[in-house]
Amino acid sequence: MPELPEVEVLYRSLKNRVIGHKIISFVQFCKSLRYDLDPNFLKKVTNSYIIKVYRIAKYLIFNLNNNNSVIFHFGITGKLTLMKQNYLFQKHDHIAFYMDNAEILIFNDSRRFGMVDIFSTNNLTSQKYFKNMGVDPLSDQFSGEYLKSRLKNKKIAIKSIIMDNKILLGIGNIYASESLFLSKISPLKLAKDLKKSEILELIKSIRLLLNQAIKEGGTTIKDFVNSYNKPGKFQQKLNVYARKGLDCYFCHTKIIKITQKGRSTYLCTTCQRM
DNA sequence: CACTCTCCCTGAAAGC
DNA sequence: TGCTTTCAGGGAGAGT
Repeated sequence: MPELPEVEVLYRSLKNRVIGHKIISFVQFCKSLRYDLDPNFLKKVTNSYIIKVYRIAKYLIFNLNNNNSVIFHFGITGKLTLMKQNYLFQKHDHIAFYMDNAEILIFNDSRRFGMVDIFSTNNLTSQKYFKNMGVDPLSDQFSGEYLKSRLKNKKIAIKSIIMDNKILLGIGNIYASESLFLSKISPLKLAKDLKKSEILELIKSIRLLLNQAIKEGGTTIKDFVNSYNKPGKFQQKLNVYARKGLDCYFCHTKIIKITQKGRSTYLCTTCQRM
C-alpha cells in the first residue's frame, strides 16, 4: 500500500521521465475511481507540458504549463507506470496519458480507492485534499516541540496519532506499527503519557524508517511498484508488520496482532512498553 | 470540538 | 473440490 516512502519512490522514479514532456492525448476506460473524473479532464491535459512533479503527503502532483495541476492518490492498490508504446493494456488500467515520446503513463488500481483530479494550479492548496494537513515527517517542522504540543492531553493511542494526517503526513498502517517497534513504544500507550525522551525517540525512528524504506525502493506487500513497474525490497526488513505468530528478531517473543480503530496493529509485547 | 465508526472496492485466503 | 465468508487498507463523512 503506497505510504509516504512508496509515493516518494514513485515520484523519484518518474520525475525525470516525464518533466518537459507533452501529453498528446488521454484515455479513460469505463470504470470510475474514488471520484468521477472532471468532465473537462481531457480538454485540460491535452497538449499540455508537465513542468513540475512533486509529492505532498501521499499525493503526487504534476504542474502543467497551462495553469492546471493533476493530482494522483493511490489508495491501496494504485500504480502509476510509464510504459513503452507496445504496452498491452491490462485489467484495472483506468487511465492512460499518451506522451510525446511515444510512452504511455498508466494509472492502474484494482480496488479503486485511488483518485485522479485536476485543479487550477493557483487554487491547488485550497482544495479539500490539502486542508488541515499536519507536517511532513521528513521536514524540519517535525520536531520534538511540535509533536509534544500535538500529543498534549490526547487520550487516544499513539498509533492513531501518528496515522492522523491532521498531525503527521504519510504514515499508514505498515510504518505506524514499524516505527513504534523501533522506538520501543507500545501502540496502545496514550499519546499524553509519552515522555519527552520517547517523543524524541519516536521522531528519530520514524525518520530512520522512512529514509531506509525509500532507499530500499519502498515496501511491496502485494501491489506496490515504481514507475518502471518494479517492486520494492523493504518488506524484507519489516520487524512486526504481517509477522503475527512469528518470533521477534530481538527477543524471540511471538509477535501479536491487535485491532485499533478497525485496523490491524502488530507488536512485540516484550520490546514495546506502555 | 474530540473522537469513533462505517463505507467504498477487489481479490487472496480462510472456512465450511 | 467448490462455494461462501472474511479480511486488508486510506480517507470522507456521518455519528456519538
